[in-house]
Amino acid sequence: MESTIKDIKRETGLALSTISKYLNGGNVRPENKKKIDEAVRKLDYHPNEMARGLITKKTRTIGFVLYDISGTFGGLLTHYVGDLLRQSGYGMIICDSNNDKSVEEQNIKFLVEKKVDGILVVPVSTDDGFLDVAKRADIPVVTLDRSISGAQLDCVTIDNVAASQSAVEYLIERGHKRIAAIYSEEYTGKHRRDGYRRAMREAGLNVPSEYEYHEKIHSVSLGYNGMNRFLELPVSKQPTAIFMSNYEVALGVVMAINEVGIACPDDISLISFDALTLTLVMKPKMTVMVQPMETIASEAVRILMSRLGEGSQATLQRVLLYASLNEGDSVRDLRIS
Amino acid sequence: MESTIKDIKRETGLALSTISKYLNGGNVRPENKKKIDEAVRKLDYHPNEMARGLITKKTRTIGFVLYDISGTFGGLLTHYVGDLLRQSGYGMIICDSNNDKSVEEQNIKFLVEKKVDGILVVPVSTDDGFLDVAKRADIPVVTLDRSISGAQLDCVTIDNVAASQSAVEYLIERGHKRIAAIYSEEYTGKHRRDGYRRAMREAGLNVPSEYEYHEKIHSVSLGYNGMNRFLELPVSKQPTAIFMSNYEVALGVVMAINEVGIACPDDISLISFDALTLTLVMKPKMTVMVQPMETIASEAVRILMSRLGEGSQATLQRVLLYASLNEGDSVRDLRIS
DNA sequence: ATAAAAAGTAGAAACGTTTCGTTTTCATTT
DNA sequence: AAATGAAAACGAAACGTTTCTACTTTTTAT
Repeated sequence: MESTIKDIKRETGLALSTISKYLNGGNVRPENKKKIDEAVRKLDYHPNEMARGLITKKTRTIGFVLYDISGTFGGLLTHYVGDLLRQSGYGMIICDSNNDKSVEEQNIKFLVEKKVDGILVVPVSTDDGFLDVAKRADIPVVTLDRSISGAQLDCVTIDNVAASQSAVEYLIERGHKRIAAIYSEEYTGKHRRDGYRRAMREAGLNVPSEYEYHEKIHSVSLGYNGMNRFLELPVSKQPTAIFMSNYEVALGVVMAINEVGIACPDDISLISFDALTLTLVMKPKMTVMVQPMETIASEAVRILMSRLGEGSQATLQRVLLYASLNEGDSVRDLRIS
Repeated sequence: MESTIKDIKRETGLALSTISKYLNGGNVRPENKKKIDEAVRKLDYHPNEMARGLITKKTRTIGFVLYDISGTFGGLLTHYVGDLLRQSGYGMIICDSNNDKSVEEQNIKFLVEKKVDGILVVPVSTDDGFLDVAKRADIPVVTLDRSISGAQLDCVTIDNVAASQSAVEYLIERGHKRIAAIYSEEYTGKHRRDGYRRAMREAGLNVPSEYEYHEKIHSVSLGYNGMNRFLELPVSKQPTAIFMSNYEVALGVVMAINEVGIACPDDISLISFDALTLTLVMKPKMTVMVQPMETIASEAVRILMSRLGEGSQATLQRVLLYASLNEGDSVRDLRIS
């Protein structure tokens, strides 16, 4: 049915080993090169990955484990990563951890059993115990978007603290003093909170506990609930600006202010993370810290690929990227009025 | 390094074939059963999928091709499908078609080369030419969410026409006559438009062309643009209710009405498709037609699995599911006031 | 022109399973 | 106790590659 390398042998009269060598980039005599090329085309030959894998112990498949694929960030990241891997001839097996550490651990096990060549992971867990199975099987792992502190792991992250700090500084520069924050207790959420706090401290502004709202996980309702909480404060104490640590959170905040008829930026200023569909289409256009998603994906893939080659030098590779501010109209300049 | 079936042979003294037979569910003497079980546990043996696949010609991997994974619907569907497949021990290679027919065709080719056992596809294309490669390779294909008319293909869809028809009838029953619709030119968009039109026709209501707004693809801006278009109509002609064919579209519409300070449901009634995060959290709660996403996923996987077994009976399997109305507070009853 | 070196080719073994045809085992019947 | 038949075990071949070693041909240097 399917043509094999033996058919090429029959067609060309060459030895299996010669053909195999050429097909894997080796040198053969020009005449034989031509013969093989012709036979391959004629027979529409494609190497059988299973047979190849049986010997080389490579599956040409990468596992991608991420905390949640149904969110916007996860979906987009998957999109980029999948594209890049396919371009390199790699398949991607994707496993959604559903924000659950034990599911995450199972995912790794599954991928190890599937004998993937490498694993990309946006982790839920904060320590690297769940990766032991992969480590034992000698499968390279690269972490992206989130790193695991203390672990000897290649990773690609953005400087969340610096990014959120400069986002909040942007607010402060425009005269805001009562700035509240909504964030999650996840990796990115906490780091972005730290940046918020640092900016406030360095500006000599204090952060009353009512100005921080957080829940376990980034979600629309986190933003919605947080904003409503702020609105319950006495008017004189209400924040003039809100820093939100994620796209979904921003959606929730916008829903909440629209509901009570508060205008942005006239009554309240907003600054958020991740410029995705909604932040781009809404009016006023949201001012956001934009993560270089494509670069995050491509760097992670690049590092993983470098680990897949022979000379996988032992040096740890940690890439730190920077977010950039995309200015919209959602922040009011209080110095002017 | 990795233990093989030969190690089990050494450990138990049994023949390879006996061990293999038992491992694949065959019968062996109780004593041997025990011996093998013990050795498997002791050596932490896992069958090598490559070696197995080389003989059985099965990769235990399913390809999932979908029109767009970065959208909410695609993300959630991927989540469900991935889960179900993993539970059956199958890996999933996911390919995003990016709403592009030629990418879609390439995706199928890629998966065929990867020798997946089966393919699930939410197609972009409207004819099945792009599946020829898979057909030739004898790889079963199941379509979900969208079917391809005229094609001999297993599929799982919902009755979009009936669903949108009853959504619009719900509006009509509450006294609405000037009902506008926003939809895309994709499969689901067009079907939902048809249901809208049918409901209107059967109620004797006419649909002026200004009451239909459409763009190529479901998106937030489609909703945003559409709603703004309706708002440009002379007040006396403005619709009292809007039917939106998708979640993202609903988001855009809500942004647009919030911007100009129109209240829902007091000034305008809304009804949409797909109850996802935002529609659940916003106030008023949106009235939506809810698709049984999990069932769509599980039925598709079930059908595919049945095709993977030996006796793949030739009968076509087409499953038609129904959406149900999830009543919120976004529709005003005009008969009351 | 010749020897040495380099480049290319060939054949066979190996990878870890499943499967097939044959032989052995064991319980049942005569 | 021997014959029968079904159930279980066995051994070898096969799956489609790569890789290793040995061999042949070509190129280069003398």
